[in-house]
Amino acid sequence: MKYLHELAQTERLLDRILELTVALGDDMDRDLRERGLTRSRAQVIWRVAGQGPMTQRALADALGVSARNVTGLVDGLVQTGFVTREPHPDDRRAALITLTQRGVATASDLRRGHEQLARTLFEGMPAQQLDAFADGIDHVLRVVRAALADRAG
Amino acid sequence: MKYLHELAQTERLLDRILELTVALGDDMDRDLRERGLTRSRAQVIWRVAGQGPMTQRALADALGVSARNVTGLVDGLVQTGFVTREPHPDDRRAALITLTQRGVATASDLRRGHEQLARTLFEGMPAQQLDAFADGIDHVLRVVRAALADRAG
DNA sequence: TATTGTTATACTCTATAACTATA
DNA sequence: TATAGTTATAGAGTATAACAATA
Repeated sequence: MKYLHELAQTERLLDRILELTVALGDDMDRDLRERGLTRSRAQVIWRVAGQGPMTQRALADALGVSARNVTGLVDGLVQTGFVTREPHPDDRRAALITLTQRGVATASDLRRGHEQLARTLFEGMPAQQLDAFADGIDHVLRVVRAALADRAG
Repeated sequence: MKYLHELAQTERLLDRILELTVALGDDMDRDLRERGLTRSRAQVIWRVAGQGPMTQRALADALGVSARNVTGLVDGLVQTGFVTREPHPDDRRAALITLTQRGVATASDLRRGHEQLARTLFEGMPAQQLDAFADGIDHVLRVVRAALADRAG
């Protein structure tokens, strides 16, 4: 019976991890929605803010989605005033996705929100527990990555 | 400079947690896709398997989505042969969403997959580390839940 | 009157395939 | 020929509002 008990324990832990993923996602979605953004669109802003103006092709590769999808995401961001399509200096086929003033300001907000979230989540957690927690995350992350690579193989 | 350093450390930890949520989601999506399911539809099967035949209204409340949404999810599950709409014995307005043979078999597969995932993720993790990890998850989950409740007002 | 679930309508994310303009 | 990005088409999740059938 020991085995069954241990299994139930790890399953409960898995459930809490899954619950955490949902709760974290809900929290972010709510925040983004207040800014007129979605998770996918925010990722575009995040990338462009980090790497500077880039083509849609580069965005598609970075995000791991189709070129068509990026067209739609950028359309939405242009309409809502976060980015513009600027002509590429060397390639007339391509456009450089560039943050507007609003886009830049939003990227700063997202950055601060990320810092704030990290602070809120881990403040009051002793350094020792923080380390143990980080080790656990790394362990699980490695396993999941390996499983994904295995299936993709 | 100590503060900045610590902040960067917790931010990296947050990044890994977010990366884990994405990786776990991708892994589950791939598995579900092979079964002809999506995450939303699998949740319907999971609920009905756990609680027995239920109305769409009950499903909508349990999943926290609109009644319209459930209509669409059930439509998809009926078309793909996982559930049927059975007449409710006491209320002719309502239908009881019921698992087909395929639905029951799939629910068992999902259950086993959940056990297997828990086993894979945590096997080889010493009990002590497991406890520390669980504490960390609980801590973070409590904070996020509190943040969500706070915003919800 | 209130509730269950549908139709009507709309937005977002996502994909493949065909096509245009340019390299 | 190859590449960047669009149009065309399609499927899935999500929402609100109006409505029919029933409680």
